[in-house]
Amino acid sequence: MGSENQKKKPYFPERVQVACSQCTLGNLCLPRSLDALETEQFEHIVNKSRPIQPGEHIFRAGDKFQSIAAVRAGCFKSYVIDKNGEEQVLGFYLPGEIIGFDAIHEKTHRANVVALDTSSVCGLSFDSVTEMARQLPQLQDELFRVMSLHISELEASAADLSAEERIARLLCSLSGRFASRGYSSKEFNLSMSRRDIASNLRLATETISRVLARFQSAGIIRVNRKKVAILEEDKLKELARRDTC
Amino acid sequence: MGSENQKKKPYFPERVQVACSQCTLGNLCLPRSLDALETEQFEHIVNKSRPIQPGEHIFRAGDKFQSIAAVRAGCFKSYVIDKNGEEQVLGFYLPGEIIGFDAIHEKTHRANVVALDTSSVCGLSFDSVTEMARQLPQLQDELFRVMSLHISELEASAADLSAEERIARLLCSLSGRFASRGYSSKEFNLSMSRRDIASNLRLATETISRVLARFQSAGIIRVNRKKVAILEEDKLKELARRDTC
DNA sequence: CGGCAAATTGACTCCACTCAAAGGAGGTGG
DNA sequence: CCACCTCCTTTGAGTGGAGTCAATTTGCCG
Repeated sequence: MGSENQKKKPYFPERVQVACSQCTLGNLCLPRSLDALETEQFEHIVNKSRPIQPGEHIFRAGDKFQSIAAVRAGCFKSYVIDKNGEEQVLGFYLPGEIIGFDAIHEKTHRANVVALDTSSVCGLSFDSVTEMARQLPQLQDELFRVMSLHISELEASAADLSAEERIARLLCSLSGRFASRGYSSKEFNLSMSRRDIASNLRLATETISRVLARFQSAGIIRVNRKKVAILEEDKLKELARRDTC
Repeated sequence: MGSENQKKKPYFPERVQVACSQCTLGNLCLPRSLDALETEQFEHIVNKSRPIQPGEHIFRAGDKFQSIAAVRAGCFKSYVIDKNGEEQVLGFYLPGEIIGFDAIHEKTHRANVVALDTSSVCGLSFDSVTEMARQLPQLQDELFRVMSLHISELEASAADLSAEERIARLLCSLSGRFASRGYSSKEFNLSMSRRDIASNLRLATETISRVLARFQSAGIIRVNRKKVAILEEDKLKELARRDTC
């Protein structure tokens, strides 16, 4: 966090136009259900950021809400600082996922959002997006869809689960999200620290270590530092599922 | 739950038109930022339900998603059943609050929603709402605003809190919501059972009893069965606040 | 009045936390 | 290139807050 403490400045400084039609995320991101013509229209409101270094923030709690951001590459976490000065990790964001929906109602960002890897995002003026959504029903639908998904996921994460269930779920979630982004679902990198995972899952850092070690000695995963390999997907899913039915 | 197990039927059977302009919830509900003319337009897509008895469901997990519902009177809870057959209470809804946002993305209700008191709702075809939202920017804004608020609240409830903090928060939340609906913020009814509260807060039923008793003997609240009086609002807020800042 | 579910209270248990310490990994500067 | 520092992670030992189990009380409704 130290390297970029100097300033809260409005982001997306470069206004680089971006071709969504060329983007590998096409079918994961907001314009996924737009046709070629509509996509071109959409591109006019998208600003690609310069590369963002690990530890660099794209939103700060208290910032005026103007834009949402679509992750283009890398990984972000969002977090708040509670009254005890403790960091609370709210979530992790992978390419194609949209950041900032929690800021709409107060017109102010409540969360800090920081890159965990070298990353880039597409900035979208929320006013422009909503205006365009009035012209493009598909885009409006997609916005509601993504927000609804976000609500569902938060509801699901509110469940009362054991440490093992929580961690298994996170691994399954990441695995699935990597898969739909064309990466391996079996072997991937945990961009976030144990501490971040712990905070996000409301567990202690030590518990993350211990449970990962337990999963490993049970032959379910192989884990070394940030590298994780899922060896027994079925068993992991079994541990994860206290699903709703 | 027993009395109405007979059928999953599409709801809002009566198609009673409703005058939002006359509704006491006017400034809490979806049409809050519409002008007189727009409100009249909006009324055409609203269907008022007949009275709903305690224990009666308005949505069931698995139901096709067609409508969202605005609580008109009473109180609802939403819940899912997990793999162990345990009920997980996701949230409580008071008049003016909107139910069903978690169902949009899958076009299917994931949660069951049941009345806790004698209640009524306004049914809103989601297609009609979104279509109208394209004509009425204020309505579109309001939809995004309410969904965003919902996301924020879920994020906040994900925090890692003690039993006392959780319960204090729920009491504060209810108190505030009653206040903005014109009811007393100092004295109100818990429509939901201890069991529901426990499930929603991820605590044991016994813990709810114990903590409420502790709050009472500390002079912070007076509680008798379903009636709660907040005696020391400041102390309660103090207990509740491990706020984000 | 009687039967039943909800709520309360008490005793004991356990999972995850805290405290503490020891290994790594990576970065920096001499 | 190595020594050093710092942060992250892992492992161990003991504690505590909330859960579980069990029994009792209360309120509700026929």
